[in-house]
Amino acid sequence: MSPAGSTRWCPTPQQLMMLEEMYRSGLSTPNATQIQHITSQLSLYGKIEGKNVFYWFQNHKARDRQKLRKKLIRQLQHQQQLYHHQQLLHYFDSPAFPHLSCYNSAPPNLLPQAGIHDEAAKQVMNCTWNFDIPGRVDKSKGMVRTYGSDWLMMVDVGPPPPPSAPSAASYSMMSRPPLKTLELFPLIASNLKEECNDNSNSSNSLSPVSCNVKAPLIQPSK
Amino acid sequence: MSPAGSTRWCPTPQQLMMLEEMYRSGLSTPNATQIQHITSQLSLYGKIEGKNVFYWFQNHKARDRQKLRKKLIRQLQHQQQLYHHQQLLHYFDSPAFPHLSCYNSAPPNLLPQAGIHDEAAKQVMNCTWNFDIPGRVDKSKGMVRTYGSDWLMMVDVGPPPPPSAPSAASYSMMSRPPLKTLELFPLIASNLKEECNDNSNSSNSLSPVSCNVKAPLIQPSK
DNA sequence: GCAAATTAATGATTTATTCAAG
DNA sequence: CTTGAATAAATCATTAATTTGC
Repeated sequence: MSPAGSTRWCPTPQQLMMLEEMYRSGLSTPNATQIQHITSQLSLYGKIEGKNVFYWFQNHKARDRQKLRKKLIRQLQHQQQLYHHQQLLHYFDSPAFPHLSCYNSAPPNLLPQAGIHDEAAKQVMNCTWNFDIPGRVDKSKGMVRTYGSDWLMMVDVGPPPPPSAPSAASYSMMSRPPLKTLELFPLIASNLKEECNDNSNSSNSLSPVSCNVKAPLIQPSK
Repeated sequence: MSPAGSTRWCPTPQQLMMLEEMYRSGLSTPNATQIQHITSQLSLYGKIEGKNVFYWFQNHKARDRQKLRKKLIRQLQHQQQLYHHQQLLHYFDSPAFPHLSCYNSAPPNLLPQAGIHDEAAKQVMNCTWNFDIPGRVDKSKGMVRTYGSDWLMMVDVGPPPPPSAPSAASYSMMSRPPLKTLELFPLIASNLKEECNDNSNSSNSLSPVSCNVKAPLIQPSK
């Protein structure tokens, strides 16, 4: 880290934290005086000069704005999808875990719950690992939360109009409903350049539109 | 382990491993649908319900972050201590930084570098953050720009009319000009708390000594 | 060895914070 | 500016590890 011969500034953790704190506190474009002040302060924690501070704020602000734009755009795509979605009248469900294949092949002796810290289990596990998880975080909506002492599952359910989709799309977490494998809806390509393809397709894929059905859960008591 | 009459979920080794694998794979905040799927899958290996999965991710994520923060802070304290050693050589004890006062008053036992998770450090930290920043963006002018390969700082100095303010209001950032005391802005609270003192005093029991000021409001609750 | 006593982990709740919609 | 949804942080509470005196 910041070797003596390094050509560029390498902020120490303290410096970073302090800069971030300042930024969060509302300072985004420090003037010369402020920069100077800050520089002096931060120099207590490591080598630093004014331009570093200057650039840092410049960059940070820019990247923040960029993030915002991205978010906005995702939002737009979202809406777009929703629209499509409604016509398709398919309520989604994440394809979440289509894999899992090897579970069924797990040796029966593993099934019974028991707190055995069984070494051998490890091997079996290796097989088990093959789920894949949506590449790096799936932010699709659908919430689970407590509601008083009950548990709620909030699931997006297709469009309200078509009654075909049963409102029973929400149910108690306590019961173990049979899983359905639902199909995924197509991703809508947008013509928004850049900023769109973080490939994460993160925050959407599910439509928030519809009615959020809250299902009061049966409490197992305690 | 996980006796029948147990009040709380006790994950089987398999369940744990699978959860961890998912987490490592990037899933940190499963939505309702995902929770459901996971729950169903894991129920093959032992009793489990949705909320357990929900909580597990919640906690795991939080504690991961916590570990990170702690690490950072230890690191910080370390560096800080080092720096004190190296450059307590004033040159910053100019009246320009009255708010740095706490450095100078830091108890000597903090100075020696050592990985002591000293309780007192917390205060130092808190104090450290006390720069103040203009409450929500300061629009005062003053620019910093490159000038050739040098950096210039243009500062507004007082009102133009009173010629008392020298015109030499701009100078290179490279040299460390005498600092002026700038107006301080209102205090910004930092949210960096705790975590410095592992001292724990965790759940119950005693540990009276530490002067951790925390309103021990006795919660009747429930 | 082994069980009471302590301590550390971690599941479960509650409270605070953030962020965007109205 | 207010409000509600979502999330993160803080806290409580129980279980597992471990230490300790016998």
